[in-house]
Order: sequence, then C-alpha cells, then structure tokens
Amino acid sequence: MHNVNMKAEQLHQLIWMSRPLMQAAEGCVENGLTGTNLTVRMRAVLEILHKYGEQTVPELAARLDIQRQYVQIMCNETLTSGFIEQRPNPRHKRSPILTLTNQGSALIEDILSKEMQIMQEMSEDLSTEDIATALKVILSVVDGLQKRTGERK
Amino acid sequence: MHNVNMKAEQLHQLIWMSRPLMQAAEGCVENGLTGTNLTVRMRAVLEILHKYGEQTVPELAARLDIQRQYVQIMCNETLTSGFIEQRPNPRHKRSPILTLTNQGSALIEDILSKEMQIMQEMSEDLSTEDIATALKVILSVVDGLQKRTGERK
DNA sequence: TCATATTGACATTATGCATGTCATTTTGAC
DNA sequence: GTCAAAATGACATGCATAATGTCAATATGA
Repeated sequence: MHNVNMKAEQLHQLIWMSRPLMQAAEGCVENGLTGTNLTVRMRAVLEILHKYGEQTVPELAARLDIQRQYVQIMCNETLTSGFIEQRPNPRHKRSPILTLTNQGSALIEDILSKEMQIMQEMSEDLSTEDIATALKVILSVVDGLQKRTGERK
Repeated sequence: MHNVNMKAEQLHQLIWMSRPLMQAAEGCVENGLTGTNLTVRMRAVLEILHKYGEQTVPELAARLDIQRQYVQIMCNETLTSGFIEQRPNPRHKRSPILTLTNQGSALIEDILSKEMQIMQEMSEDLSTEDIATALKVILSVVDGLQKRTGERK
C-alpha cells in the first residue's frame, strides 16, 4: 500500500526529469557545435542523411516527425551552407534528392563521434544492466502515457 | 570493447527518448486539464503554490527556473481566473504574496490526485527496483551532461 | 541618507514549430 | 491517354513559450 505510493512518486519524479534531461542533452549538443557554422537544426538534417542515406525533404520530414514546410526551411539553410547538395530525383522532378557533400559528411561524422565519446564517458559510471533497465522503464512509461492520452494525430 | 559501445549506444537511445517522454507527459497533463478552465501554465503556478506554499512572483520564478517577467504574466492570468489571490506582504509592499483560493486549492488537489492515479496505474507494470534504477540512471545522466556543457548559470 | 537592488508592468524579440494557401508537377485510376 | 487527386516547393501567417530590455516605484543595506 505504502509501497504503491512510493512507486508512483518515484515514477512521477522520473517523468518530470525529462525536461531537464532534454535541456541538458540539447545544451550539450549545442556546445559541441561551436565553431562548426552548424545550427542544431542543420545538425539534425545532417544526422538523418548520414543515418538513413540521401532522401527528399518530405521523407526527412516524416523521419523527424515535423511538418514538411518547416523541414524545407531547415534543408534550405543547410543547402546554403554547403553541407548538403541537391541531386536530380528520377522519381520526381520537383523534389530533388538531398545528399551530404564531402564536407558535410566529414563534419557530421566528426560531430557524432565526439558525441558518442561523451556517451562512453558517461556510461562508465553505470552498469550495463542499469542502463538497459532504465531504457526499458522509459520506453514503457512513454507507451503508457501515450495510451492514456488523446492519441496524437 | 564491444560492450563499451553497446552501453554508449543504449545511453544515447535513452537520452533521446527524453523528448518523446516530455511530449507524452505534457500531452497527458493537458489532457487532464480539459474542462477545468486551467491552462498548463496556470496549472504550474497552482502546483508550486500547493507544493511549497504561498509565495511571491519572484520566488515562483526561481522555483520554476523561468524569467520573472514571464512568471508574472502566468500569475496575472491565474489571478484573473480566481484560482489564486493576493495577500499583503509584510516584507515587501509592492510584491504581494500569492496564495491559493479555496477553489484553486480544491482544483489542484483534484488534478494532482488524478495524475497520481495514472502514475500508480503505470507503475503496476514495473518493479520497485527497476523504477528506482531508472531514476538513478537519469539523475546521473543529467548530471553528467550538465557537467560537460557550458554550465547553465 | 543614499546608492543599489527588487519588483511589477510593459514592450520587443527569438525560437520552434503548426497551419493555410498557391502554383506546379506527378501519379494513379480509368 | 486523360483527368482528378496527391505531392511538392514556396511563401505567408499564427502561436506558444519563453528571453531580454526598460522604466518607475519601492525596498534594502551600508
């Protein structure tokens, strides 16, 4: 009985750490971007292209779960900066395929590897099992919260 | 060696669940507010007053870690709605103490108890130890990330 | 007492999107 | 092949959630 409330309260605390966690994560990413001429949004574009390969703006938007119109803006910025370029799309003349330039490719790889190094450093303080457990709990909580809400979209 | 990368990758995945987690949590809170004439910001004001007792706008701002000027707006809205009221502040004539009205007090208690019930339901799927472990990991990660960033003031 | 800090109020700006519209393709069903 | 429907880029507008700047009134502390 008392145990039930303990669990609920700890879960509550866990859930509301999500904001500080996100802010800390984003701050850290932003920090790693200084001196690169990249913005956080441009980095996001490069990351997806690096992870999933070249693709069009609408595909990127679906992947990022952001409105197409906004992703268009992000991509246009990134194009201007020269980290990505357009390739003709055989499947759609108005919608070119976006692809990393050599410069963009090298940059995002460098950034991601530095970020991964931070992950490794931080994971030294934690056991493999604890990390796995935490991830499992978080996934379960996200699922539970979404189910109990007016289902997005 | 391979283990190191596994840990880092799981940690990475965990960290970037923070955004969906936050969105799910906020969506759920918003959902619970329908029919109450409360906005999310007003709910935040009520919650702090309920948790930490009556206080001034600047105190609230510090607690919420939001700029004083914005919290002022949130509080003025909440005042208009009648869920909180001003009390003379013996320590500062220009800065009244904000306190919950009976109506506001009843409302926030109802909301918080319904939210806690959701926590209890969700915690049924998880063990006490797993929740505790997850919380520990998250706190550690937030700490680690903040340390590795241009330290937020 | 008097320089400095605090506070409420108001104005402006920024960020990160969502939403709406339009003209131009592109696609798919017939 | 035709034609309605869908996809796409471009552009405009709106909106929530703040940060930032300023001012005048008031408080505070040395």
